[in-house]
Amino acid sequence: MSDVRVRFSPAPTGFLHVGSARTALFNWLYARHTGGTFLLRIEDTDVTRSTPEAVEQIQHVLRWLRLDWDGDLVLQSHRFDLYLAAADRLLDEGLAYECYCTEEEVRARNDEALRTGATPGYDGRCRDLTAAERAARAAEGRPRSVRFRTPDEGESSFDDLVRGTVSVAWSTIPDFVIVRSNGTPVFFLANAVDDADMGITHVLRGEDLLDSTHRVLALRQALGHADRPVYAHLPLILGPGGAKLSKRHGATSVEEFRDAGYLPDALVNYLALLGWGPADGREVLTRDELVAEFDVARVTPSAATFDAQKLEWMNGEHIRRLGVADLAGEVLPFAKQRYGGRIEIRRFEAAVALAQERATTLAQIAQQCEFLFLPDDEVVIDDDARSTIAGLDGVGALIDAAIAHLETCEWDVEHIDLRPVVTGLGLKPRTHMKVLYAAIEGRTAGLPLFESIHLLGREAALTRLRRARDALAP
RNA sequence: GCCCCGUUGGUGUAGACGGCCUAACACGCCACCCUCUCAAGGUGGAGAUCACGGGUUCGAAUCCCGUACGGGGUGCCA
Repeated sequence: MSDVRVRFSPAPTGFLHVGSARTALFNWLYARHTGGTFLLRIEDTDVTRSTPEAVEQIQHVLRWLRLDWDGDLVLQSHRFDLYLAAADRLLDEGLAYECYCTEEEVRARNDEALRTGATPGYDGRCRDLTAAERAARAAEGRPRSVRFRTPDEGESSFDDLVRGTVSVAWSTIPDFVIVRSNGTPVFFLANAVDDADMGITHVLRGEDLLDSTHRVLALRQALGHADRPVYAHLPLILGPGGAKLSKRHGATSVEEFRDAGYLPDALVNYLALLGWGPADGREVLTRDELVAEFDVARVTPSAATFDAQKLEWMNGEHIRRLGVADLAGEVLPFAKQRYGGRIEIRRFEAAVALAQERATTLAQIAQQCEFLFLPDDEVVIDDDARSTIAGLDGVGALIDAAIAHLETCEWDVEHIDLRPVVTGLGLKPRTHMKVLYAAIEGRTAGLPLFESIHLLGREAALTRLRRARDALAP
């Protein structure tokens, strides 16, 4: 047990992006590696964007990824009093001030500054209002927000575990709002208060928050906390081409990967490799191995491109490492979705075992096994198969010979072997076996044929061959 | 515009002390082998003047400066 305390603190405003998942993962890995504590805090200070569905969603996804958090979920929306009290203290001490500018006014002046080439940001109009001036504005019915007074000179700096010392001149950071005019606290305030209150020792988060760290740290200090957590800003995950990873690149939310048939361990493994890697260069790692190897000091500072192909490969690796029974259990929901009622579990597991060595996703396994659970008259030979078969000779004779063979052979895989039948007709298995695949499985490629026929049973196999005979070589 | 961060092959990483880097591993790609299909697996190959330009040094992917490019921020979003 160590005193490391980290937290994952997403805003519940939509689906959990893989980038957020990676942040959650690194925090979890760090906590588990050090024997520390991993907390989950929902940053729902923006009441207009946060939804309870998203809060649920986040927890579901984290559970599915098996990133278990310690203690109760912390909802910032339940802790507004704490933040508002902190804002009042800052106000009392003159470290923050009441601002009576409306959002529109601020934006208009900001746009103007941008246009004339002046420094944008809040211009400090309400910075030094007297009590009388404030009262007058309040009497006018103007909205009141609270701004934090940032230093006018000097610089802010902190040591980042992945980027070293990061500094910036205070003159580039204008006074910022910590309490909105609707009375709700803003991220910076809530974040500073909670990290202190929850005893957070290390903050691992996305690089997009790098600049905000100066503000959070200044607030924290103003609130009377002399110590600071250690920060580590994780590189961003980009889409192909270096653009932001978005829907146009395919899946971006964890749920989408789950539904596409990815294993949580594979996704976790892949995500861990984005911005980090174990010292020995191994890539396919179990959860325990990741925990054992993880080290924030080895996190890369540069952004990583999300590579869907590598994830797919990784998923295949994890599929192959699973026991057949476990794998079948994972595939079952996908199979049920397609052909739920007809599944025979013994045959299903046998089929999964055949698919295991060639699959990359669970959905793909379910699809490859489907032909075994289809009524014989619903097996459709796809167009692709038809066109390749159309270019072959001796199709009719081949199917006839296969039928003749299967009518009488002993019913085990060794005797079901149809290679002698194909070669006996002077045909090549390499090309003509596809005909038989199509007849049995509906396509030219799929689970190994002889095992498949064995699992299917003699009658069904013969029926399918006869139907194919009519369909392909009338 | 301003501020911050980044930059090793198509992609992810390795490359602590500068010399063992004529740059390694993995994904992807190509070829071959294996093979009842498709895969998986095996072997081999192509692909990087380590963004560029200056320094420092006997020696730099590794240190310093500049430039370019990319990303992030600049919000009463987080």
